[in-house]
Amino acid sequence: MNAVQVDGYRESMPRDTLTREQIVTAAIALLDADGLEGLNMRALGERLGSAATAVYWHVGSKDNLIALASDQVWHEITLPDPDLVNWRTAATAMATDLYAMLTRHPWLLQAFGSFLMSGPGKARHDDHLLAIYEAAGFAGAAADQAAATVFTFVLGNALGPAAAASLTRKLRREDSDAEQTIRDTMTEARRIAAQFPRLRARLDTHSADYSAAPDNTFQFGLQAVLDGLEARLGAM
Amino acid sequence: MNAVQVDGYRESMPRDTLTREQIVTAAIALLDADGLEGLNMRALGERLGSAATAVYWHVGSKDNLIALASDQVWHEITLPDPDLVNWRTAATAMATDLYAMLTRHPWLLQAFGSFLMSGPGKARHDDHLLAIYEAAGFAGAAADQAAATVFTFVLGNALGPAAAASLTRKLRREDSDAEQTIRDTMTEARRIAAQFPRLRARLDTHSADYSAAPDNTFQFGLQAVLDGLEARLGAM
DNA sequence: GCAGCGACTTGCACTATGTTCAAGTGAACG
DNA sequence: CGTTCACTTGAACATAGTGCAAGTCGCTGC
Repeated sequence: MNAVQVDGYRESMPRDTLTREQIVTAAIALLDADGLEGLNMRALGERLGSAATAVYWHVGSKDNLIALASDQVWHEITLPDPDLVNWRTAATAMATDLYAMLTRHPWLLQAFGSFLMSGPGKARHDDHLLAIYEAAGFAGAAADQAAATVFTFVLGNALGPAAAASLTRKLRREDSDAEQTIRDTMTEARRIAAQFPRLRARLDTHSADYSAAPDNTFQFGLQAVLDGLEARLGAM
Repeated sequence: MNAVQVDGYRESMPRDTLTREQIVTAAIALLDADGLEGLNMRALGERLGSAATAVYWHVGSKDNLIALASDQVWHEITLPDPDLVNWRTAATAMATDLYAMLTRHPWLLQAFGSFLMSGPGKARHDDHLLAIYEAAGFAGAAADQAAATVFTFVLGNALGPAAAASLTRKLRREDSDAEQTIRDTMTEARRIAAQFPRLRARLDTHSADYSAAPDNTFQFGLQAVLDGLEARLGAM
């Protein structure tokens, strides 16, 4: 930024220009805070201390900026040693880490629905995922299928929490009385659930919204999936 | 609609007003054709033969309309007999049907990321899903976890094809030369993949985009997941 | 040291789109 | 025949992505 807001006027500084990295970092921060629909170029420009349109010179378009941000966050995933004695340890670590990342950045799954992400960050992840399943003993196409099975399972699991987080942010942004709206929505959900026998039976046991889905459902499912894959491994 | 477009002029008819059902049906058609971002109220109004703003009286807002459409499509899923001798048959049927529905309506997963869908249509589905896993022998919370495991697996699997479909529609809408852009994107994806050993090894085997993910990956994964669950069933 | 060039920034303005609102319009009912 | 209520309409406003032409800054070659 070549100017800083100080008490309402701009003080000139030795010029240092925006960088793409800086912009992507700021975009991710805004996305985390306000969700995909909450990101707008004018707010981003303000955060960066420059005009909204300056960003365009560096990233071309908002869509491209989102693509860049969407790829960047894949670098947050740590890659476990693929040659552990127990491949399930590595597989579980990567799946859990991915789940956590997707929960940290709920907008990523929204972006995934709209843009195809295939940058270096995701490639780095995908490649290492394959390493783990190949080291486990899955050969050729079987490694792809095993990796895809766990990967898609994790994506699907993160969808619920991500949707809940996005909804919350959206309401807080648009709705003057977000808490009341959320309460109303949950009441309505319970009213609907009450009309179906098995859902009704669960109304008292656990609350009806996704954000309350207990974390152990993910771990339960993940271990079941890995069991199913391990059985196939024995048959190879 | 109270008027019909005939050769460019409007012919008045005995008044029949818009219905919410009509609007939702038209919205689903537009969403299927143009994707979530392609739906706009003016186009919807035009398709319905009325002013864009007439829709608001019936559905309140675009968000609400999307929520209505998002719930409606769940009714397309057929509910298999939960008391089949082999529970896996019913479970597989429902999962496969859901996968097909999500592929037919790629915008649904996008909407799922932005809005929480919990209408009667999804409740009907969820309730029946529980019926199947309870009939299979999963008791109490185990039925929820088993159902959620398969359900989220299917969601995650549909995400790839849905993203590809959305992207294609988006490009066709915005880009004058969509085919070229798609080709460029795939070339770029291959360039990136070439920098990672395991992805590079696969470059010639199968193409790098999601739409080409073979259908058998879904079936492979689904059966693996069901295997993992069945093993738990034996231990109950 | 200065002219010019290229890298970046800016404000303006255009466009598309969700939405509000006040005014209408038609059908049914008393 | 008039009132009412259910709907429809067109104009208008706000927001947000983005193209464009005109800057501004620093470096480079003369």
